[in-house]
Amino acid sequence: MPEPQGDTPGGPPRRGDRRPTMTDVAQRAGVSRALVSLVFRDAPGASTATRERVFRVAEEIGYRPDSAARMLASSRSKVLGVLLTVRNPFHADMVESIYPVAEERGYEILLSAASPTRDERKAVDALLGHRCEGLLLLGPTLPTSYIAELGRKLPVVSLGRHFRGIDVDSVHTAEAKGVRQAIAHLVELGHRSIAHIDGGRGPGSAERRKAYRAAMRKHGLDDYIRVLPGDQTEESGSAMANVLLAERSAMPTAVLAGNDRCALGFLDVVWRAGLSVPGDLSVVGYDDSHLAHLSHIDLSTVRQDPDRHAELAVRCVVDRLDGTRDQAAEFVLEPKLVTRGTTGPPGRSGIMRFASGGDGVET
Amino acid sequence: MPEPQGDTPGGPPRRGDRRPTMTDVAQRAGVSRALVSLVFRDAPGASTATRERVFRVAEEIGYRPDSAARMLASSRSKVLGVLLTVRNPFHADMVESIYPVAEERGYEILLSAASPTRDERKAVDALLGHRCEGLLLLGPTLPTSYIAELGRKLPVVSLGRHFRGIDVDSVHTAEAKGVRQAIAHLVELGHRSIAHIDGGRGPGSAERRKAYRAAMRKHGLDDYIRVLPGDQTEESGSAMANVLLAERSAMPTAVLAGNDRCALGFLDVVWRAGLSVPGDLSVVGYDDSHLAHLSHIDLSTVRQDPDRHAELAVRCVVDRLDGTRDQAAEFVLEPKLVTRGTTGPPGRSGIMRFASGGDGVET
DNA sequence: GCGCTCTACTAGCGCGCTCTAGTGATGAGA
DNA sequence: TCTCATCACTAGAGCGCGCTAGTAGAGCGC
Repeated sequence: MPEPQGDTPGGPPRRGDRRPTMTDVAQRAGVSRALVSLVFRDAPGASTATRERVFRVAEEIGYRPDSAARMLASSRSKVLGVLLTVRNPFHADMVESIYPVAEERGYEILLSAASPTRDERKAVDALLGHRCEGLLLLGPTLPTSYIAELGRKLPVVSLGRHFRGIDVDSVHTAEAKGVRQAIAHLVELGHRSIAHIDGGRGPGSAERRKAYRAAMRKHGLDDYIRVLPGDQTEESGSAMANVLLAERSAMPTAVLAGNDRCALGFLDVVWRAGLSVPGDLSVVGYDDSHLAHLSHIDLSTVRQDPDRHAELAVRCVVDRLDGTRDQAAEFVLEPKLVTRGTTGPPGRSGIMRFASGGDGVET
Repeated sequence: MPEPQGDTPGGPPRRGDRRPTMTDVAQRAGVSRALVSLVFRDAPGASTATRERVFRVAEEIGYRPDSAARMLASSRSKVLGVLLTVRNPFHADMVESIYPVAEERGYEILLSAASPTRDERKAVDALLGHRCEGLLLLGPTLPTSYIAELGRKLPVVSLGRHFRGIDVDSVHTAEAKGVRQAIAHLVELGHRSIAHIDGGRGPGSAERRKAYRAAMRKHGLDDYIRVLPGDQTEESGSAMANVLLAERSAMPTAVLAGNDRCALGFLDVVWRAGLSVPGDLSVVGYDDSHLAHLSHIDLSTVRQDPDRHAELAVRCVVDRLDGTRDQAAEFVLEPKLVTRGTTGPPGRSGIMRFASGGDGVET
């Protein structure tokens, strides 16, 4: 029984044995290959006794279905590709939520990371090469035309960014609502000069920027509208903080950052410059990624529910694959402002304190 | 369905055209399938003219080699699997470094994430199912026996954790050296009471713990040795900070955290309790993940070079696959202490200040 | 005996590709 | 003329599996 025949004719036991196949299981269990296939697909047509025997034998010889062969043989690969930015903590949260949902629906997940040295196209190419049936794009920054082209090939859902006029689903939060809540909160606390650090080409940025302007106008704060360029990274947050600090006189009392990462970078510089938050400056993020929860950061932010995003996104793609739906869907989730420790009433000493402290160096 | 060659043989829901195959390219280019295969594998035996024509046609019809079929047909899948913890910023750094190195060697990367709801075994299973030829395990917490078993099936390299006595390669830093540097730095600054927050079962933790004890003894600080339980998450950092704060009288003046994440959680609580860092308490992390660079954190930490880790790990696996080496290798990298803003001379007022400030609430 | 259904199983094609073993065609060397 | 080599290319056998179409046998009614 420890001698499966035919492996290495006349040779010694070989290092790194050939991976067992369905045929091996079938032979050893004394059934046909097709029967083993049935059992592993959990399809009807095998007796309970046989089923158990097959599983037992498979376990014994360490058989594991080969998903490459599976995909090849079946038209359905049952694989969904996920494009993410590996450093983005909100993406991390979503990936964690996606796995269980996909599994429940009977799909596997393939991850492909975009990074500064590996652009999103390349990452998507890898996914396509692996026969993904559908794609979940986490905050894609790809051009609309490219996304549209993808959408023609297979079901695609974009998380966090909506594409108008193309046949691609999207799941995102009502950016405008989140921004309105944040601005209303700040105004209520007494802020008037509220700046916004833009998210650049990042997902939702355009909507947030627009909503920021609208909300400010609604509160009669037209004169205080100020959009600072950024790109949803810590670096852009700290850069904009430096810009503001250099101005001294015109500093706003509150800042709505493009996302949590940006808010973190911003806070960094502000803290080190000796300003207190929220005493001198209130800061609001966007995402409620797990970083925002960290108590030494304790960031007020706009919550986007990753579980719900994942749930809907997977459902989007699966519905398309099942043919349940054949036109683009847009799911808009309700955002929710989470007020934590980085927002408070404006201190009247903000600029004063800063002016006396210089760049944090005593004179 | 009576349409064997048909467009839609009742298979998967199709959007647009059937995915083009090698046969389509061959027909359109007026050559054999085999020739197209040659061209795409960059194998010799095709004229430059034909080669160009094939590529042009492929481009035209949007052909993309199917890696499932490729893997199946070739014994070499040219795919390396990477196990990571999606929230770990140091893992993110390494993934970014792994992609280009693997590509250079002609390998694709498949990512599989472990998370609280998806354990490492499951993540590894997915990778194996996808025919990975080798595995890069980022800070695995799997039991040695399991890793050993994996190592018998395929080349495996463990990053950040070394397994003794089994046929598995590893790449990690000289933990002891990093710890010694950190302790020496703190001692030099004048600290005596230096505590260590343990990394639990995390990679390198045992070595760091041991090295911490040794280093303390070396400096004659036996009486100040103190290891606090932890697990390399922000949460454990903040929990231990609370433990220390509750003690008041016996608080150490410096803390060496199990990793950067732990240090961050720790700082959080300490800052919010009104202590100043490094005035009242110095903190050193471990990893030098990109979080440590953030200027508002500005964490003194022990640098582990992710690029170098990636380079060596990929080389490990590739060498094994090429048969260049057939016994376990261990690469030990030199760590380097990076002193930033969280370490400084011990303030003699640490406990006093805390005692007067209570829990951060004025009385 | 017939036809029918149901369960439990098997035969064998083909998914898209790689790769070995070829086939001509051309040219050099004897 | 006949090798022998080299080049550019092709035929066709699988890789491990899914899946359709089938079979064998039992049961059941007439």
